[in-house]
Amino acid sequence: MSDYLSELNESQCQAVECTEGPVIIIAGAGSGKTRVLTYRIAHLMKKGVDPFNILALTFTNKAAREMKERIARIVVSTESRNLWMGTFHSVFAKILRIESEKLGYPTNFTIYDTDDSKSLIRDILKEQGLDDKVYKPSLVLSRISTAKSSLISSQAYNADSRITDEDNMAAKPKLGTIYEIYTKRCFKAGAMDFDDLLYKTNILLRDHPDVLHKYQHKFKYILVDEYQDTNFAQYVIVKQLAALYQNICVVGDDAQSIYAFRGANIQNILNFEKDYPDLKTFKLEQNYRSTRTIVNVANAIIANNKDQLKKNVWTQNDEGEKIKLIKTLTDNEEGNTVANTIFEIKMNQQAKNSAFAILYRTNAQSRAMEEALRKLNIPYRIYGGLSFYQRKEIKDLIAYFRLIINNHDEESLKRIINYPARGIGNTTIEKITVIANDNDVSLWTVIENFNDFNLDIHTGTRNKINEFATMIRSFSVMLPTHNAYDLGNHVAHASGILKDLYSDKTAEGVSHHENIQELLNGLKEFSENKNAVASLTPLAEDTTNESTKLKTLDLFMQDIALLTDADKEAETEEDRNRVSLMTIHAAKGLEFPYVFIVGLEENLFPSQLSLNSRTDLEEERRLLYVALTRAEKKVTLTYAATRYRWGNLISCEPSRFIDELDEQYIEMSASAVRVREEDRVIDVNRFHKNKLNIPPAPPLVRKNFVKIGQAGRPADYNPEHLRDLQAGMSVSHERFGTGKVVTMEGVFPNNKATVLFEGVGQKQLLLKFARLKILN
DNA sequence: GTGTAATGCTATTGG
DNA sequence: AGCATTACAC
Repeated sequence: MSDYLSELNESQCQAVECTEGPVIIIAGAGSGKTRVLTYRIAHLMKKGVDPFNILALTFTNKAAREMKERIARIVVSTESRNLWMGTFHSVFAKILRIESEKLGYPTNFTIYDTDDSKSLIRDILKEQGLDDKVYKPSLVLSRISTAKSSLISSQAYNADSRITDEDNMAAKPKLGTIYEIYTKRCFKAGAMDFDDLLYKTNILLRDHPDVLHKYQHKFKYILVDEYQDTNFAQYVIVKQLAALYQNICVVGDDAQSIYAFRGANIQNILNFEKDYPDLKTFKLEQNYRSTRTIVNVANAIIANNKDQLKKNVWTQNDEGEKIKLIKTLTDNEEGNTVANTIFEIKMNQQAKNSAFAILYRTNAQSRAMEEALRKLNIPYRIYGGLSFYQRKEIKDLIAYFRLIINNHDEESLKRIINYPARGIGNTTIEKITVIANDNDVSLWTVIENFNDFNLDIHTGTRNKINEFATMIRSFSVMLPTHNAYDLGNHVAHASGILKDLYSDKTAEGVSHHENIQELLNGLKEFSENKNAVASLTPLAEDTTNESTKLKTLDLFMQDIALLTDADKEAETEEDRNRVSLMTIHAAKGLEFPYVFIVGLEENLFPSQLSLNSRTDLEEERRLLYVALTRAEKKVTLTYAATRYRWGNLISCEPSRFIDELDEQYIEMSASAVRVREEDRVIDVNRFHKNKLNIPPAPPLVRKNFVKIGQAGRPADYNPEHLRDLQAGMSVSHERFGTGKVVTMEGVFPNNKATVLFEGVGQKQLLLKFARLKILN
């Protein structure tokens, strides 16, 4: 075991060693919070605590996996794999599978994703004759989601006049009814949605004292990361489980709370002190990640928020470079500027692609960035957006898998009963649905027992349905005896999906086919136990050797149901060495040497929907704080004057957050300075537009800002004076100081110099970019 | 019941 | 601009 305590500062050390009783760690950005959590768990294990008795809840499954690996290295043992570690959703999904029959659910319950939930809501609206423009499925779902996150059942919802009055006022009186039907339909289908995983866990612990007791005893030590982003349902689960031993440690930073929109509640941090009066509080305030410039700017931004805990984040790190602010004319130019700047930094600093992240407010902004990066051949990876498992063809095959595992899964049944086309049309499905609803059973029950129901369906159609049901049943029978790949491969062929996709020779068709192949490859890896998808939480009862157990399809599905893009590990070094593109939300907990925050415009960042309330606006500001504090070395901020939205060009105002930046830390590009002034001129023009025709004022350059070359425009920099640069000559570089040219490669002006800098070492520099000066 | 053309909606943020 | 649902012809 390594001497891990020596790697911690004093407050980190205290937080690690104080293992007994309730503890809250307020951890500023970049203060080594993950390190503290990791070492704390390792410390517990070193003291002899059985990993089976430790529950650690993280924000992503990837974070859990990485933490497990680090712990394994510290304690030098494979014991760490017995830790219960993962997201709230994945850990409690596992517990719900163990305890499902207590809730009347099958062990193999399906987890409905957001699309399933919305589709079910659409069906309910149709059946109830409600207008889906009034009751927008996404709005209905978010209403249900909020209720569940607050532990409000559909009965309680309908019984609470404050809630129903609110719905009536909004002219949506049927929301409670929809919630009730939705709940019943999910139950009948043996399905839980994302919120149910937390909600039902609460019901389980509330109504079954024996179960509560069991897990209270089991989890003697509980740790929760990113506590500021937990909602009420999560708060109650943690409180219940920790009630016996009270060895509860939560880590959070109110300044980084960015999930209020999905029910996260900063109050959970404040409530914590009330729940545990003998609470010990530790503050981690020293930032090890970022330059002093970045820390100062971030602090200044967050200081504009009224709601916050007192905290003083500081750093001993170097001042570092100024933060660059660049204005561009269009969103495409913004993309080009960012890509060019990355190219430039890569060359000058010998930085890897993986050192860069481009962060944006909305997924839609990724397109311009992608196109620009592709033009310069810079490899990138997009996180979020449409993930692999959300693609149509993948969802189709997955729907077969889900239906095989749980025949009552209504959404899967409806998705594939007529795909590939087998002559079972909408009218037939509607008839079956009506009968199923009237008899309060699942669609599958009706299909299996035609003769018991009074169905007006022709024999021809009946035969087709019977054929389908027989096929699904034959797959289900294979489930326990075949591994995931064998069954999955069989299903892909026997269902006709592969044949259907193979007949489509268009580019998209080929790609669909390839995606199916990729899924099957994933199944193969899983079946051969190459830890393709590592199980994050062990089953307490499960002492069998993992490798001897048959890797069946239902186990595969359990593992992938809650995986997100962020959880996927790049397999090769080439895959890892890419520029990261993601929303700021997705960047939580990550760090990069160079961070680009793009689209700093009013109505985009801050989002238009946040402008009505101070709390919403403050969340946007925290979002910017999170974005800034991801960076280690340098932040570049960009905004565009115009941007395409829904195919239309719209003009954009600079974000109000730009005005909150402290000018002493900011370096504006010349174009940014100019356009900043121009904005005001344009505003005047716009104001008079209908009366006068004032010609636009000439561009202005403010004297007190350093004028620098337009970013990412190599053409603007003329390296002519370096034409005769040769090996042996002395040069100076802005950052590396003075050095001697070792070798020269290539033909001017596309040539490269290898320079040995004093005290820095050897660097390869492109003359086009490096801005070298020749010394005598 | 099936396939294609036209329409219309969307884009906060995510497990 | 791009996707999804709907409308309409077969």
